[in-house]
Amino acid sequence: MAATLADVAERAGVSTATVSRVLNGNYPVAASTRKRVLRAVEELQYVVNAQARALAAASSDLVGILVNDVADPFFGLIASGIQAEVAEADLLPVICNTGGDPERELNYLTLLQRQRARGVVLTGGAWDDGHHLAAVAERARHYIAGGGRLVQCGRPPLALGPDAGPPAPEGAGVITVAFDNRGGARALTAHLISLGHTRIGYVSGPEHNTTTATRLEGHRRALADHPEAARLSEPLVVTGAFTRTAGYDAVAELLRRDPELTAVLASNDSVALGVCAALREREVEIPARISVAGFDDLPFSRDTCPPLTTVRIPLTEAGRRAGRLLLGRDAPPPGGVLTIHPELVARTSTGPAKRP
Amino acid sequence: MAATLADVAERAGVSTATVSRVLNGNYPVAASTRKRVLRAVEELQYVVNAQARALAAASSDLVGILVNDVADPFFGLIASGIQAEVAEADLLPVICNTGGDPERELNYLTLLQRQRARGVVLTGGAWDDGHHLAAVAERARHYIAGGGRLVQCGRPPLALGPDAGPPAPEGAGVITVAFDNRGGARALTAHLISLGHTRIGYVSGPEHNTTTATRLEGHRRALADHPEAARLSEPLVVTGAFTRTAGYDAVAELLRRDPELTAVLASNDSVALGVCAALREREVEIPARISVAGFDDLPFSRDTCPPLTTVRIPLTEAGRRAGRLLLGRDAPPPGGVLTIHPELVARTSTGPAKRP
DNA sequence: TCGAGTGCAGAAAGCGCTTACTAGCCCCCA
DNA sequence: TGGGGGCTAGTAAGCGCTTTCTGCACTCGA
Repeated sequence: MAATLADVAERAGVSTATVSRVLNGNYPVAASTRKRVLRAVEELQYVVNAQARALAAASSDLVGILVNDVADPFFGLIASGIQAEVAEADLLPVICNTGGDPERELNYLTLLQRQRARGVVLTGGAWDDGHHLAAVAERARHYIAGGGRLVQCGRPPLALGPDAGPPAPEGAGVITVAFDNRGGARALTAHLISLGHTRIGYVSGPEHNTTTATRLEGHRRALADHPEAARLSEPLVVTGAFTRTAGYDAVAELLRRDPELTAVLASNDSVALGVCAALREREVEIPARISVAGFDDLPFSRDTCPPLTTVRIPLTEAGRRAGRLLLGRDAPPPGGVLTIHPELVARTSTGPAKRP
Repeated sequence: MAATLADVAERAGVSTATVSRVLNGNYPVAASTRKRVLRAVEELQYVVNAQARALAAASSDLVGILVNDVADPFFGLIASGIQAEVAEADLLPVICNTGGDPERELNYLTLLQRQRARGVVLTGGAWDDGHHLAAVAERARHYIAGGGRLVQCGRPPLALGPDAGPPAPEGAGVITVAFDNRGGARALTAHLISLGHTRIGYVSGPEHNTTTATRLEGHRRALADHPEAARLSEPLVVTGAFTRTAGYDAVAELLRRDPELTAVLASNDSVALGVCAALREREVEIPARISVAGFDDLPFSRDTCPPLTTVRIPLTEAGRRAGRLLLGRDAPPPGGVLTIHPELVARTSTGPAKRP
């Protein structure tokens, strides 16, 4: 159907080798020949077959990006950062929604390996149930052995396992751009405590998720510095998804456990939105009666009602870094891990605890 | 490096044809042979080379999705709808950011054609300067002639040109899932007018954009039904980008043109957010003094300050439809165009015009 | 008992490229 | 004047699969 190299060669009266060389410009070709070839290409509207090229040249123009959900700005921002870097190299980003499902994550990894994708970046918190990460490491090892590159963005370093062989030459292992969720959450909770809050509800994320775990850990560390707060707040940890609905639903439960609580921390801005909505519905004033805070500082968070106190992670920048690392434009960080430290952003959804 | 079919065949003591048949399951193979082959696959950790397969079978597992910006939820939602359908067919979505740049759009179209992508969906408003769409049509024709499928989502039908040949058999042309932006905008403006507003500012989108054009047109149609409003509001149309910043900046200009205006329509929810922010900064009460409305009803719009009156487009659903159409799961709509009608969502950012 | 089926498996011809390797040609210097 | 060398361009061998065609070994009905 479509024109092939041979068609072009015939029309230009040269061999396919010459056409290939003109197209790739990696070999001297006489100007007159080049011209004839280019004319033939034009006339036949020839479009090179990337698959054949990839097969012959043992290369690929594909880069995989695994996300939980493209519709979630958290992932959208990371993806756009990666995409920006990748596009400059004329590579095509394959963005796959795993929905947070480990099965699908592994499955996509295989699919991308089949495509011989030049690299893959795993974004967002990882499912961690004690087995899955080992399976990912296994696949990763195999993928890397085949010449692929693997970068993580927003999840903890991946242990390639005991038999990962000799120290990988030139950052050939898995490079990680990690988020200091622990530090961020700790700072946020500390901020609340410093405002006088001691009864702090915490709406945690989905189970078996590394982001959930590290954020909760940060929260608990901050509580540990203040025994009174720890005693009162520890029972106020509820679990949900990283969604608005989860936040909304959590409010009833939290209020049931402690009608006197003065602050609610959400593990995520979306969750915080749900918390605010539920509170508004009950005509609870924010932050006069209850302070609310989120995490991530998504773009909309400064325009919510009220503007959200949160922890900013420079997601697009993180994606960019991941992309650069993937392409080898940046030297791998020492230890293979680049940690990004979030920054507390205090807005008006938090305020001093009301003194009873 | 990586194991090949031949390696597996050798290890299993069969021919490559047999291995291929076991793997594809499209040809009877004796159970005992199958077992041996699968063992060899397992032992060698064989992963099929999709490029070689695609070359030999003249097929591809890639689907292209062109968006302005993945980080924008508008596109993220559409993309996730498409992705959901596409994933079910075990295809890989290549999501490309064009940034609204027509050059890049054409360039990505070529890149995807090189990959022999099974299909491509063009999302969001198109750049329309009188030339570009013809160029897109040209590429589209070529791409479709080569067996590709092209679907649009959120842009007007594409005229394939006069010489598009005989009526395409079985919806082989470009199928379009269009948004009735005109109707949506018209309903929104009519709503404002019914609330007594006559001095309505309008923050339009980027030039040469079909979405910008149709929304503005809808606005004007509604104004036309009310001469007084038309007279006062027509001078209050300003142009910007589809961004929060544009909305923010537009406020100063609008207030300069008419300090008495009582409503501002934004061409987009993000723009509306900027408008609200600027108004809040000036301590203008919304909607008591000025009503604000957006367009799209992005997820965050109900949690903004105040919750935004807007026009809902079921973006994910639209993406799904586009995906189904692309895969041929849904029959092509009559005329090749499926129009989605948005719905007015009245929230508290709009209210009656204050009577002077 | 024999020929026609039937069920499996292999041989080999590509798919559309890239890329050694080879070869012709002309120029220049010894 | 002859041969080494710099330019170009062609030949052909793959890259790792799929698939058509062929072939072998049985089974089975007549």
